[in-house]
Amino acid sequence: MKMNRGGTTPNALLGLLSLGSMSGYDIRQLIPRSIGHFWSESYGQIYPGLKRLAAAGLVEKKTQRQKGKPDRHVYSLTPEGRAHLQEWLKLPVAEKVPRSELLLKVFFGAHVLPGVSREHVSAVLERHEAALKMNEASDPQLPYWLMTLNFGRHRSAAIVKWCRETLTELERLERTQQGGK
Amino acid sequence: MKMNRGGTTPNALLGLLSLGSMSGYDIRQLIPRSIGHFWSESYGQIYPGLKRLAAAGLVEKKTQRQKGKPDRHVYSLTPEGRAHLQEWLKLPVAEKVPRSELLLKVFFGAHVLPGVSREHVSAVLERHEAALKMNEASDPQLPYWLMTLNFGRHRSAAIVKWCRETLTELERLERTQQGGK
DNA sequence: GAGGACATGTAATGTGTTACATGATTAA
DNA sequence: TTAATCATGTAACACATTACATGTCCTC
Repeated sequence: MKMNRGGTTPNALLGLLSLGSMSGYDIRQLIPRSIGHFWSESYGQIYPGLKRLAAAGLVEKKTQRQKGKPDRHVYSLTPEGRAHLQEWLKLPVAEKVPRSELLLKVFFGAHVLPGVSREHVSAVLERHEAALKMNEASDPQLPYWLMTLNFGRHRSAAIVKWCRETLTELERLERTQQGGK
Repeated sequence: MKMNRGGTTPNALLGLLSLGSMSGYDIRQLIPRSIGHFWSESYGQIYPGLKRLAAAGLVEKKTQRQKGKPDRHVYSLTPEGRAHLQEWLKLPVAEKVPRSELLLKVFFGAHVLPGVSREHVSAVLERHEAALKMNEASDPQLPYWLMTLNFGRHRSAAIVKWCRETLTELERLERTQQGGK
């Protein structure tokens, strides 16, 4: 009960179950290949979350016996669950400030040698250049899937651009020794 | 005590205090004009956080009496606090997947009319177009400050671009009624 | 025989926001 | 007189990760 407002996590679970019936374990495995670039959930959220959704009648649980392995608990969306998901999708988006440890460290970079910040930025640059290459490889056809994939591309491209500019500036600071400590 | 590793929030507090001695209230006021685009803290984090930092000897507290108003508790970095901040700045950055409710809703957009997703994307587009205009106005000179400001620009520009592309696609879906429910 | 995949779940702990509580001063 | 600003802080709650606990099968 008390499944009315807020709570993005339960709705994310409903969304994933809308792609097909799954166990908690399956959900965890699916995340990196679907919403992984902009959402993540741990087992500690998934298992208790599914339990609560079942108690609220938004999902249905079926147990499959298996030899040698623990039982599989497969969850499916109920009509009420699907309706709940739709209602949530209609609610205005509440985006919160994304927290970035990288930017915090760059912002306070004057307290360390510019080379320190340079290392941080370089690491992020590499990661996002790799992400862009990965992105070229995969190609799902579903339009909504494509839109979010495309977001990842734009995001990585912007980060790569910023990293390059910032590295240039940090190298300049290193040469002129204006970087502080 | 136990102020060694992890804990981004206490280090963010140390960083802000490195800009000058301040009260918890001042810190809260300063955030939107400094790290607000990539970090936020609430009073519920700030006040107990400062207390713990003081107990660990990383900051020093001085009380200023005021007439009519409550006492001001002004905190300053100690040499240990400054050293701690520097050590943290040197640690490799641990960026976590940024969570975006917007992208979640777009990803599962097939369950509602395309117009619903269009509204969500439009709202974000407006916000970031405004952010870009804001950005043109302000201009601090400090290099590290500038780098993070520049990140905000690139970020907003990328989001605006993605929003435009996505809106075009959503409008196409609306016309051809391929959007699902 | 070591390690990983399969599969579930809880407990401890960490992290963060919101609401509450207090109370004077000042401007609309 | 109503609300905002100044200023502090706690308590309750919400949200999330990690470590723990269990046990088999399969591959190297």
